[in-house]
Amino acid sequence: MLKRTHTCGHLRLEDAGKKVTLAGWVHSYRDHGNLVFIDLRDRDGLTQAVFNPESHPQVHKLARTVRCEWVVAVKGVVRPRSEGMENPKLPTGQIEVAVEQMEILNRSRTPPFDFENAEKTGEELRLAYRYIDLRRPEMLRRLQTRHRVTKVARDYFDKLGFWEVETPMLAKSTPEGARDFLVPSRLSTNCFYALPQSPQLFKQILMVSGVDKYFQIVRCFRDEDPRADRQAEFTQIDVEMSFVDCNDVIGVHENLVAKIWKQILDVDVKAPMRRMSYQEAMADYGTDRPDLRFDMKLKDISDLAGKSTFKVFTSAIEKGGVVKGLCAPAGEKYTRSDIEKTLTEFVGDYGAKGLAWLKLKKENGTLAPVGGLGKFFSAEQMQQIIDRFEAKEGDLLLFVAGSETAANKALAPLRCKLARELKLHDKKSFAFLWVVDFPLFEWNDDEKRYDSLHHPFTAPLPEDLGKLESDPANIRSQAYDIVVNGSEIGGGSIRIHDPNVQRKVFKLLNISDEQAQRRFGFFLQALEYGAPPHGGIALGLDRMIMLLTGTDNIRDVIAFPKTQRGQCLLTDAPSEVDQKQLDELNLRTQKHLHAIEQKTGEQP
RNA sequence: GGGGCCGUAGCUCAAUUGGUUAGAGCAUCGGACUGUCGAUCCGAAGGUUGUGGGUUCGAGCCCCAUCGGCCUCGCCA
Repeated sequence: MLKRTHTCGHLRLEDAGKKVTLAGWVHSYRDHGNLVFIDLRDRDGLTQAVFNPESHPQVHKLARTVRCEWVVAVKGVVRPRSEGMENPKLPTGQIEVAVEQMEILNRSRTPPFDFENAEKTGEELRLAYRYIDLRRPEMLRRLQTRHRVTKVARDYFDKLGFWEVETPMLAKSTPEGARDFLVPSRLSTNCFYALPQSPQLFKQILMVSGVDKYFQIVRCFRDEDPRADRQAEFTQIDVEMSFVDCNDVIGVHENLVAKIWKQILDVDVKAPMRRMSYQEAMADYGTDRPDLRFDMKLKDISDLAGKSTFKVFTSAIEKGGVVKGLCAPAGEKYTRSDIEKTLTEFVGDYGAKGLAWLKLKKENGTLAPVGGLGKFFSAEQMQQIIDRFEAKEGDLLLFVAGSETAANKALAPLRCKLARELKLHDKKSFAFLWVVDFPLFEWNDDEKRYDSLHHPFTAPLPEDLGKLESDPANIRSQAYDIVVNGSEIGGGSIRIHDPNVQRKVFKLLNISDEQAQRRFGFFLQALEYGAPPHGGIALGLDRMIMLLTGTDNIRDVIAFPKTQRGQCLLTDAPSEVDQKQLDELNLRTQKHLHAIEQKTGEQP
């Protein structure tokens, strides 16, 4: 077998004259009857191989038989391409290999789709033939980026004295938050493991164990519906540190993120990064993960709207709601029907009942409303609105009335949509920030109790500790999220290490002592045996790679992803299993139960 | 669980608003060809229009159901 000496992206002009052997896939072939050209591809690049019928008739004959995606090795001499024959599109375009010997290592069936059209090809097909799809340079590049990022992270943590410790994949189910993936136990009948939603409790216990600085690049599982940026199975860079405060954790990780962006994209990220309180984020952007690549802040105009003659506004405010809005610069390009149909339907998806609007035109030197809401406000009120938004001619003002939560929920996505459509930001820029000072709890009106905003192990700010009994709604937590371009790429907190505080928090969350014992008893006990102050974070690796590779599809950055129904189209998982396997686990499928039902005529 | 978009040749798409034998480009196969690089030229083959019903003289097109993919709301401590 011909032994490879170089990769297909390696050779340059200075290699001319060398005898080399390349191996790879036939990317394309051009048969001129006389000369045959083959572009040979591997993960490194493309190199043109030339077959000459006069000098090497046998090899030339063989070359005419090969097809796309066959695997071949060629041996020959590197030579500069003659003048005018260079290909500036290829890094190897100055040279070619004049082939003297070729070996067909493997044939390929005709690929089910071609690389040229792959971007347009249905994802269903690409997933079914994932091995071919991944062969595309663009896809391999994403895998490589992923590798490089984890490598940077591992080196970085190692240098700082962190240890990578593995935690169990077969873990205890603690059904808080997301749905668990369950794994039946053979040895313990009627019992199940859960695949971890995160190694949260294990990493905290590692702090109790004195590991001091832990990290892990770890798979996590949540049995919820996937989305474009969400898979049931995903990867976290998971970290925990002892004897630290918020600033320590934030500092370590903003430097890591800056390092990653520098290494991968050669982008300089300013560290320390900007920080913003949760309160400010919600007020100005309506979300805890604002996209700061553009401004377009939300403004509360409840005070002015309450004095208007617009019933929707006044009645919303009477009910204790708000009127919030935003100013889309040069938004006049949206027609009345765009606004009243498309945009209104858009906010409707997020629960808004309507979308009020007005456009601004100059009349006699002053800005005046055109259409929409104009008639419901006095000139003076209108001027105040214009001032508040710092609106200019040609701008479009949009308003949502309702509870503050409802208004934010509709306006935050609207803000991003408008920015995208009005091209308010450069696609290649990045805006990083930390959102801090989250509330510890969130009132759950359906269940009439508090929920943790983060998770129940998050520590309150020391100065708010006193409010645990008196004023839980206004306790701020020592939690922090890192946000890039409106995408949350990580979050963490300083944890509760005092078992008494932990008990109080459980009580507020309406988790009884008995429930707490059953679910987290092992962990609460660990806190009793000398838990150090500690805190940590988890960075979403998949989302970071998405940002770094410029895709908005998480499946693009996962080698073998699943569809929206949780299926792997390559392997056809999940699938039925043998009866024997079920018997060993003492499990019955619905199919089996139906069979029993039919036999006995009874409900099993 | 809800809403939306989509499904026609191996791939990407057409099909004059329900009307003859469902077309094109690429890929495939055969042939030609002195340097191409998305080679070019000539020719051939390739279809249960996702599946199942229905309406109609007639359905790729209309209706119902169903399967699958994507986007999204809910959900994701």
